[in-house]
Amino acid sequence: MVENSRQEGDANLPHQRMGSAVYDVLRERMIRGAYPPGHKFTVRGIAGELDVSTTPARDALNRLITESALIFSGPKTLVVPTLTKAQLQDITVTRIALEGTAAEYGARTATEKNTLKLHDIQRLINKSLEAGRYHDALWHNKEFHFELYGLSGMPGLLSMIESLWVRIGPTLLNLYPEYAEHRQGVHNHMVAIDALADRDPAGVRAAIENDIREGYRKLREAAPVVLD
Amino acid sequence: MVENSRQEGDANLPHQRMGSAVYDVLRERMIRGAYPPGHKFTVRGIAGELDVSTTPARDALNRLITESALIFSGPKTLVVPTLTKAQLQDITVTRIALEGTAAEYGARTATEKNTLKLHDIQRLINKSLEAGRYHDALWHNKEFHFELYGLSGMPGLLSMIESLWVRIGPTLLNLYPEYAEHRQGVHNHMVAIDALADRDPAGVRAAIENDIREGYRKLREAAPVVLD
DNA sequence: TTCATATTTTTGTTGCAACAAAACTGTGAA
DNA sequence: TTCACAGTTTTGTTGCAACAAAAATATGAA
Repeated sequence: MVENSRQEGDANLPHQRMGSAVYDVLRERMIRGAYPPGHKFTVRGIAGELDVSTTPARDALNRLITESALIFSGPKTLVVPTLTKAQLQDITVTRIALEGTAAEYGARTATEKNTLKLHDIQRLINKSLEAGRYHDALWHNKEFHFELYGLSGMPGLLSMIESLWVRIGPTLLNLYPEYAEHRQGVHNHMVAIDALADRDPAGVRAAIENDIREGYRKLREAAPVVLD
Repeated sequence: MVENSRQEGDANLPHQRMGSAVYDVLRERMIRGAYPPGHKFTVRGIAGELDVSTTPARDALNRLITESALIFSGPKTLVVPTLTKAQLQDITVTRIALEGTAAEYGARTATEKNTLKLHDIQRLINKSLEAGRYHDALWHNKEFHFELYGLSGMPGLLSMIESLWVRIGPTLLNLYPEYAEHRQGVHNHMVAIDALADRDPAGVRAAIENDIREGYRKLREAAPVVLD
């Protein structure tokens, strides 16, 4: 009497598992800063928006919860966390450790072609910045970092770093436009590129660590005055 | 007409969410090395074993999949991964970056009481080793490391390290008994304790990094001869 | 207006049937 | 013994109803 199953197989991505597809969409949105801190999520809301049933929606949200990208602010209230200063520092320390390592290992195996590619991406960042398209700048910035880290050839390390970016994504838009004007980020990237060309892994690491630290200082100012 | 719901509310842990309870159980078992690499998991198997329905069992397995503690070896076959040498190196590099950092930050705020506590744990490790109870030794070893890392006061960093331990847990038992005889691990721990007493964070970090590296070298020998 | 309380709606979790597909088992040929 | 293949069983995923409890809303008192 109860006949259900697969009735909406049309508007779906050509993905293997639906839960993973939902997860990928949500994850990229978060990195892009589509959801501000405090944004509330509901299983049925996501299910309706992405045209899937509650199960894959719940699976995706569960994965986000597992990596602390989403937290329960109440027994039934799922939100994008507003990072306290302590949490921001926690994440930053972890980022420096992980991304510094990825940058250094990546630099060890980098070729000239890789350096050129990074230069290209940096050009895109500059253009976006000049045009005031901070959203694009942020995205190319992500490309720059992961292009470099990817050279390390360590997928496990990479995915942990990604997880960290999902967590700071919602807060990251706060960097602009103020930060963009100083262009410190641009400078650090150029130093990294130069060090890469010089085959100087330690130099690349230092530049990336600086980049993260300076971004952190800006972010910290915008952090909520909360007693964690 | 279909009446279901909560019919087994007796044999359950006093936990909030059942899925989390299952996850916690499975996670600790994995860290303890209860499941060897290659061990196969099924949703219904876990559900039956822990007396819950498929949903919380699936939730727990999904979380384990998210952190790569479990992987699909086929479209429907969930197993404890057998780490290749490349993966082992990936994890080790990440561990050194993360645990080195946690150890250093922890050392900065350590008190004498903390040092004493670590000493106590080390005594338990020694006893277990002497008695040939490698299983216990492994557990106290975990206590030692996390007691130290916990001093850093960074929960996010901690949970990422835990995730790494879940992944190496199944392989870790391979360390003993051969490794135990050399007692290099013991030596590194003692150096860490001494550095802690000397308020020398860099020294603590170096000792921990050494500990991880030496364990890695032993593990690597036992790694499968697989082309990753 | 502000705050407490009652009412209604919404929500996460759980349990389960259906389904297609994968994994497994047994059989027999070489 | 090894391998191929047919038949059987098991498996993960999905969709959904039921439920208790939380959240949102409405109501009324001060």
